[in-house]
Amino acid sequence: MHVQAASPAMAGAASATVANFLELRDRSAGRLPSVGSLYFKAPGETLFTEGEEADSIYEVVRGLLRLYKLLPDGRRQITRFLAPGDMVGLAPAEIYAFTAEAVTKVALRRHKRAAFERLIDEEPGFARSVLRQTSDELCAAQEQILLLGRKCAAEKVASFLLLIADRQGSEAEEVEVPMTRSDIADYLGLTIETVSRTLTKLKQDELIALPSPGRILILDREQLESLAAGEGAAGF
Amino acid sequence: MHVQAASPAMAGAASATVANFLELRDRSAGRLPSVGSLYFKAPGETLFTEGEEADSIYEVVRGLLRLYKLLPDGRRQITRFLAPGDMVGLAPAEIYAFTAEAVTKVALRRHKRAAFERLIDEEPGFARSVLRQTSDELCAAQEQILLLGRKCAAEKVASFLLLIADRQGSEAEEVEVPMTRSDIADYLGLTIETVSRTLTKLKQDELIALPSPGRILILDREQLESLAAGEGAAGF
DNA sequence: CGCAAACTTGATGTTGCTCAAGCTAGGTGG
DNA sequence: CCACCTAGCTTGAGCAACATCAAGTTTGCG
Repeated sequence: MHVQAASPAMAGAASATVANFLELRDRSAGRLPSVGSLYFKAPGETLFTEGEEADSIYEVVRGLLRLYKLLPDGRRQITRFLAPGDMVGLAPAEIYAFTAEAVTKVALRRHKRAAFERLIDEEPGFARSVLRQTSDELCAAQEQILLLGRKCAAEKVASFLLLIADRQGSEAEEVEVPMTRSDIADYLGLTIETVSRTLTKLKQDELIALPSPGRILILDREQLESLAAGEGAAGF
Repeated sequence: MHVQAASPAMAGAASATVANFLELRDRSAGRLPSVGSLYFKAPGETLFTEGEEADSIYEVVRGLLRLYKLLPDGRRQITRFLAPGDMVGLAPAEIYAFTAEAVTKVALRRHKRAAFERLIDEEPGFARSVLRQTSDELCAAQEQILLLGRKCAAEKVASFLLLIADRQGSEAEEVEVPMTRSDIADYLGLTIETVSRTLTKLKQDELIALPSPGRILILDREQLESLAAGEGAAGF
């Protein structure tokens, strides 16, 4: 169960990765596990590009990935960050709808799409597990749509902080932020400057502390949550 | 194949609805088709509410539905409009993540979640079909995220017009707009006034014509597409 | 230690929002 | 059949939030 360990705090989500299922199947068939070996990407390196043929499925084992779409003039929108346990390319699409890049050094497992599709048909539980993961993604995307369409800058930043805080140790109020301000801005539909100013404001109001960029301390989680939920934007 | 007919222009998407699969299964088992009968909702009526227990799956047969999320102070974000052939509640979630309301008079088919889950396990092609639909939704959601985060008002409105135009007759340049300006605004992350002003601007520039609200004519599809894609925002 | 990339802060600008009228159209009742 | 009434739409004026432009400052790496 070495792969399972890579997925730290994925809530109640069935962390049934491709690797897990492959291993399971092979084991029950008396074969040696055929899970691919790890491979690595350095920060900034591209995994695949929007429009490319989608022939692989990736599984993040360590590090952080960003998925984004570009407009012709260079405007960028990050749709999602991928942490260990997450997967990309599940969609039975022929072409990637976004670009995937390493934010930090990343360890990955790559699976051929064909093997994946076979697994869907052969392993009864697998299709269900993939469906659940895709649905969870969809749900997160809808939350992101609400954020982008209707929340103000402070609410966006607060939501973001809680999101990555929850993804790390549950109650650890010290959050690691491996992504740059530019990444955060492009995720929240803001500019770098607005993100920076908003963080400064949250610091002044003593909702958070900023020991260093790349590290954020949540001081008043309650107020931050109320802000993120869109309750207490008064004063912002 | 009466259900199929309800789905007019769904591109290449496998329009494998629950009804279709139920009918197939029953037929092959020599039973009478057990697809539920149609039922109706008047404009403005609610199908289900965010937070409610998700025990049903709905299939739009006729009319238009809106799905939305609310913030505590009433800000609304419409995440999606559902047209004939579309389905809601596919996600294996216990609770609806949004509210569903009728925009126009709507004809629906409702299926018990339990029957649906059985179908996933029993009918081999069904899980795959559902997965594809969910993935398509996810892809659309990501497009919406790009729109909300990085497009200006004119680009948003242009994208919206093309989206609903493509959903109707492919090359019919007269588009029916059953939703109000308020719906459009809440879908695009704008206000009613901005939507109205932007439409007027597009009319003045002769990209569209507005015979009446509720009816829009696309005059210059090429320019509209370039605007929607984020190429020619110059002048807007 | 020096350099480049990332971050912060300030001054100014612009897009889209808010508030406030009018306008239009469709439905209802006289 | 027409007049009214209301919901929805359009238009205008002023404003606020966030973007842009422009320095400075910090940080981390070679």
